[in-house]
Amino acid sequence: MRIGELARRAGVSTRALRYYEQQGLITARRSANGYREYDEDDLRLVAEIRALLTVGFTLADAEPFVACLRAGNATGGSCPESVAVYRRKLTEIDEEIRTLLVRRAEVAAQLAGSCPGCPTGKQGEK
Amino acid sequence: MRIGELARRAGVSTRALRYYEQQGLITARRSANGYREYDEDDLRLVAEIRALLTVGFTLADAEPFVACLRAGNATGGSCPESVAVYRRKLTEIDEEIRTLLVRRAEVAAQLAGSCPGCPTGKQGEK
DNA sequence: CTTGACCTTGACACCGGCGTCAGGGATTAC
DNA sequence: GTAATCCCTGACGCCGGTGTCAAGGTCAAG
Repeated sequence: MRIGELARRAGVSTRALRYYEQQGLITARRSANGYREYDEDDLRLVAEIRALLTVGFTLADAEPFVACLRAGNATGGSCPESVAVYRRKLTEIDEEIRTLLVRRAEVAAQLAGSCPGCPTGKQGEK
Repeated sequence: MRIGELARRAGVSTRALRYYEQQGLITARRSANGYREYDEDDLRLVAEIRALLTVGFTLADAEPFVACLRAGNATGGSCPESVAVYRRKLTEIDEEIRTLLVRRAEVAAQLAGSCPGCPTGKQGEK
């Protein structure tokens, strides 16, 4: 399939696909007229990339997962490099959460000081 | 005082001070030679801006606080506009925390699937 | 032959808060 | 005089993942 079809099926823009290629995450055969040609495996790779991006991974983070899939593994997370990224991302996320919790407490304290009686509870907190 | 002294005392770069001015947060008198001149009140404003930036506010978020101080209030958070920003930031932070918690769970689940037995607990969690 | 839908590469725009360099002028000390 | 240290404005760079426009080539249908 060509880039337009892959884009539609993967739910991304053609711009994004070219960018992934430029970043070395996907490659494309070229037909005689210079058009990029993709197969079902490429769709799989793009789906993996999208899934990772939506949970906050960067394209660089996604690289081991793509390589893992290309190596024939059932999932992109099956390789030790991918597992290492998972763990790093977990610690990064935890760090961000801690930072936000501290900030939240600071802002809530400031609000309480400036506006006694103002509610400062988290939404959805019982 | 001139910009270099204010920068040193406030712990920011001169570039940052010019940027705050460009964004309309602070203003400066000009001496005959065109140099910016600041006073102690300006130092106070910059301190307020820095405090807000470090808890994740943008310069736009900081604007009501600066205005509040300039209006003669004891703290930048004493005005209703500032309180509104406090509350908005609290909901934004809460939203970010929720997003991160969801992501964390997703990543942890993926890791658990790819690497049975791998620890996925939050650091510092008992 | 022409229209239209597809494809190509290249490059600027965005967001935020600056860092940093270029190319000057001002002031003070020696 | 001149060196050192300050100041000025203007403008590009950064980061990440695109959106979007420019200016063209390709191909099938009518």
